[in-house]
Amino acid sequence: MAQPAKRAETAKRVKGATPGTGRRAGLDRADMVAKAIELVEAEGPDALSMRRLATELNVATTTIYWHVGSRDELVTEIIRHQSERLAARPIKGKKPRDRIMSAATHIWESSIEHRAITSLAHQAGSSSLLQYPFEVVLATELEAAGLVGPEAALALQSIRATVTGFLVLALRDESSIPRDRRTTAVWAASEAELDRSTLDALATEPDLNKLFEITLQAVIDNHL
Amino acid sequence: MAQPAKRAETAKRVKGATPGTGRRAGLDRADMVAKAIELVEAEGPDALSMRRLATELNVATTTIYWHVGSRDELVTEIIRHQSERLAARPIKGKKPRDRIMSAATHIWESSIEHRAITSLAHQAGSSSLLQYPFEVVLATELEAAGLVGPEAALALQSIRATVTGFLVLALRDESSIPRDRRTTAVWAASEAELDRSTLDALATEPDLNKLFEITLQAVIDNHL
DNA sequence: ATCGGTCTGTAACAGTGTGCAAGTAACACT
DNA sequence: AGTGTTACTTGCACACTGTTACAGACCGAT
Repeated sequence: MAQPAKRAETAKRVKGATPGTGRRAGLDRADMVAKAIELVEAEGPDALSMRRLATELNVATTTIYWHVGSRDELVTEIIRHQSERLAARPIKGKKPRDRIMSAATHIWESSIEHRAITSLAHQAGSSSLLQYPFEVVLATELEAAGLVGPEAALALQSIRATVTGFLVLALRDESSIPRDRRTTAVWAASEAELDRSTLDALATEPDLNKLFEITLQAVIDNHL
Repeated sequence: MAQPAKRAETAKRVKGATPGTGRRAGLDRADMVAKAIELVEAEGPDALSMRRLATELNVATTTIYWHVGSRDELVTEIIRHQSERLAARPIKGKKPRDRIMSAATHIWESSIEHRAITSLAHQAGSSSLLQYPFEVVLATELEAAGLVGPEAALALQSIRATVTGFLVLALRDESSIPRDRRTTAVWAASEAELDRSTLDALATEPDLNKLFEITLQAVIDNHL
């Protein structure tokens, strides 16, 4: 037989202490996912390797495979788990315009808050899964603003792309990028024939939060 | 002594045929970069491994190291080389608004055209380097439109983020993402309380080109 | 003919995800 | 109490990654 894949839990066992004699690790698929999340949040997405996780769990690597199947499944599970955990934040504002903005900002803020897992999801190409619950809320607000069908979809996709862009810029690990290849550094070394003040401004780290707000508002207004 | 790092070219050699006796491969740093670009464009960024490139060049892996230093340097060189090669496309339009749009679209189109290298740059966190020449053009047009200093920088960064977002969505390799985790699939399986037509529209692959144009125009207008 | 810088190859280290076969412990049933 | 089945765990191995220490081979200059 292969793996359980579905949560087995055939036998009820206490997961805290080792159950029977001591051979069984007494660990659950859920335990692995939990530890994986812990690991990712503490040391970033790259720290998540099967061997590392196994060590952390005091278990052989293959045990993880038995429980979760593959690294890919593990990541998916992490994201699924995380997307459920995301606290449904209250939408602020009365006017549709403000409520949409609020819903969109939730994606941004939550993604930054759990930056490690967001990066992980992005790497795995599963950000859709992670952001889905937020997008449902967003879609609801869009419909409340009078947008339905293709119009609502267009607006949502437009917002999605914009948010994604800002997230990529905000979450990329600057510390892992050589100094001379960072955006500001590239502009600082620029010899382009532009106004001095423009060059200086471009060589300065932008305030992404402010920029996000300005840009997103324009994108949203474009659809209302 | 370590590596040359700087293009040595101490002795002038014909790089086509093996020069001396036959021991020397007669390969240049430039040859490695060229082959690497070829490889990346043909089989995607993940196909670029040092061993693979070495095989492709009929050379031992260490030879590559001697010439280019490290994988990271190789990637940087690829990007630098590519960013120079990028044909300076003519800006279309007479009105500043149109010319800015044209400049921004160049980034988009060129990135898609060389999607593999764009992805590579993105993975390595060096997209700044790659897009810099385009951004110079963009900045010039922004100044021509009357934006200078922080205002120009703000506009450029706003546009940069938007373009980045669309690029990420456009370039992520859908074929490597399991069907059930793709955006459209997630929405297709949705049970959210939304209008049927909205759900259907969200389950359909969006026309990113069109969406890009609409969104970017709004972002640009926001700064004029 | 020897010296030294320029290149190239062999072998190895440490790390990754993953598959296979074997083993042990716990349970169910006779 | 003994036996068989299932649930889990493990060690080993494979194929891959980037990178490096070391040992040479080649070549031009002295």
